[in-house]
Amino acid sequence: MTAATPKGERRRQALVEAAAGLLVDGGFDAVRHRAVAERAGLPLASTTYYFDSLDDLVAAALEHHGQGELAYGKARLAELDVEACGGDAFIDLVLDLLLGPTGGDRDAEAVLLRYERLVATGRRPYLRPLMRKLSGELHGLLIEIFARAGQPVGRERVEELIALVDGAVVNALIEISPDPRAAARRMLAKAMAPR
Amino acid sequence: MTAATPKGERRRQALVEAAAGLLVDGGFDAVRHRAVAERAGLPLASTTYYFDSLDDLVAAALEHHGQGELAYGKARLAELDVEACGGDAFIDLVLDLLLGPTGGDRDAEAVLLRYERLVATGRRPYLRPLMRKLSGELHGLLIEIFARAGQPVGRERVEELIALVDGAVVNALIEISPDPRAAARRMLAKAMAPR
DNA sequence: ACTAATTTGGTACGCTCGTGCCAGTTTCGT
DNA sequence: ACGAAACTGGCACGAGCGTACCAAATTAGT
Repeated sequence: MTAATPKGERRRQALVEAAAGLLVDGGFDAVRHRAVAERAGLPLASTTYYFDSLDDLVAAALEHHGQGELAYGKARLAELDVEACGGDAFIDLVLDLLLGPTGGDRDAEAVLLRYERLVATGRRPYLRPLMRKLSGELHGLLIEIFARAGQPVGRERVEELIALVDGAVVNALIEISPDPRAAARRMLAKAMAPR
Repeated sequence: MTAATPKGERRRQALVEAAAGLLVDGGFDAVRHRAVAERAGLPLASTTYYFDSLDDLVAAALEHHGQGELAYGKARLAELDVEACGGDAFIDLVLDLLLGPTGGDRDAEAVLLRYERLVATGRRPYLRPLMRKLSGELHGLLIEIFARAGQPVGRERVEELIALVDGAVVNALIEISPDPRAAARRMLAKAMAPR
């Protein structure tokens, strides 16, 4: 169900944002009708009025969150200083796009959702089209950034680098005190170093 | 609670195996007291008698499954034919260890658990020690296999290759009809090709 | 202004879940 | 053989869940 009135649209949006927040904080399992309603300060029934099912709500939340990430990426691309983006700075830029901007100690938590959603897609096929779209746009963005930074790469090479980062992250998650960003950083630096 | 009588030990084992089966078929969310009991052909209360909590049961199932994988890896190492393990055959061997032996079309399903558990560890810290142990042993096994095959590698290099495979897999999961093994195979072949 | 469509929000149903309980049975140690 | 320990299994509680329902309130279209 889509909203037909301005106020309804605002309410719907509030629900999506609440759901996206829950997604980030607690993962897919945390997105429940009641939790979303409470977080948005709306009654329970509003969640079933604006969304046909919980899956719909989850998908909307994921799309909202993904679009936010893409917007962040585009902003970084726009403000990219072609002169001062070599070496470490460039690696950090790539990591910012792939893992989100660093938040200090709570990195592991912030990064988790990016991989939960990939894996969740395995058991929730209805998320696949959405994830493919978001993922494709992110890849494109990265290719643009590499090109702008004077290191043009092909689609295949970008996919390799992304795989390397993603693999480093999921393997870092099992450490006693995980620091996925550092692990990804190490591998990315090595892979991008001139041979 | 641990079993003290032979029959009790058998029952407990049956529960662990049932839980492991559910884990493989349906992921972490499928491991429920009632489902485990039914699959094992035992009453519900047996699950709470032998395991203090559901987390205990999940951990036991995961350990069981992981030990099975390691046993499979050791068997492959033992039967390794030093002569005929170059090129493609070797890559398939590595993939078998990392993703499990290929099962045809249902690869995506079979592979999924390997990554669900990595990501699940992010939100279930109690699994971390176990996952670290299993992961460490698998890494060691791979190093041995590389050495035996005449391509000695360091720990760092093995971790790079594993990250590459893992990243390729999680990114392949969002395809319309995922073939994570093929994606991993492509990247692994390229990374291991002589420069 | 007035009818119709939309939105609201309180409530309830039916289900699954983890877990506690406990009288009965089996098995073990001696 | 016999007391104790281990085990069995049926049951029920309380909580949380997705979702349906519907009278009341609001808003839109004319």
